Amino acid sequence: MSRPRAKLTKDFPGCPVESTLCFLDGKWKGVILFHLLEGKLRFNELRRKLPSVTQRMLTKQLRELEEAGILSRTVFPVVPPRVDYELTAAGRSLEPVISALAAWGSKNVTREDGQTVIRLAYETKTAPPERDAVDC
Amino acid sequence: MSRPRAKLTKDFPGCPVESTLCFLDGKWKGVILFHLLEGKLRFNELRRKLPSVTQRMLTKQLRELEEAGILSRTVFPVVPPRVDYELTAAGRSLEPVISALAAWGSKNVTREDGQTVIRLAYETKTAPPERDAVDC
DNA sequence: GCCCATAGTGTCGAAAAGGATACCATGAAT
DNA sequence: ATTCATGGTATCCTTTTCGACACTATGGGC
Repeated sequence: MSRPRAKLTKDFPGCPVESTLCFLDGKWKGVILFHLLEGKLRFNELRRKLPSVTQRMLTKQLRELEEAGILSRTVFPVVPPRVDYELTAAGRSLEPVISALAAWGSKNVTREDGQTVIRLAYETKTAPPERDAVDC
Repeated sequence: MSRPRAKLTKDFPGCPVESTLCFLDGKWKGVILFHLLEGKLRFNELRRKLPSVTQRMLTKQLRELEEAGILSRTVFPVVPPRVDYELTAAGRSLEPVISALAAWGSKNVTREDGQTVIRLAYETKTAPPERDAVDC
């Protein structure tokens, strides 16, 4: 488009969906919250649950969640270091959201031929088994 | 949201939360689905609801959602062109997820000083009103 | 004196995502 | 003949994200 019309309407009414996604955004936040819903975890406990996340990344995601007020970080001044991560009240309030995400994923997502696809089990299909893929 | 969540499911076939986020990932997918839950929309109708999304981005997000099987794209061979976007059964099955996201966002997120923060209304706070910010 | 575990930090570079801008095709209305 | 609306593409460029890898501090046990 050649008309800079978008600039005129700079004001964008906040979408509550995006508002929430905003806090879940980041590569590992979903899984992190999923695990923390079951109770507090130390840094390396979490790490062992996410074998392919680099330490740097895990730290980064945790710091972002902490800054957002979703989890708390408790440092014990001992050696070797001990740091506990635990959901705050705000974090626990996300439980229905995480549950909804988990429920849909469990029911509808599967992996086929190296792709993540929607299972579409609920669809009364007659046509060939379409496998709508997404590149992840 | 964003980032090659691509490799994610490969690394974690088991996390249903990330599996779902995988499909919602992308800058505007949340809002798009939110609007489409209320019925089919033409390209420019959608665009008017998302004033700050560029046409290129909107097209891109829609194509990704289409490829994932979440929405359908119907082209009418008329002039000027008419293209309808509508949720598929798979897309409609996301309704509880979108609702959960929207509900949490409405209740807990607010904008202050240009930052998106968690309102924390449910927390019985005594301390100064901490505003945990996230840069989006 | 050396190694271990924990929980990090710092730097670099590749890759992906996102934004700005320009261009296209059609036919109807003016 | 020109303009308008629709629903796009094509480039180019900047920003953000992610991953690899190296490095750090501490105190206890051997």
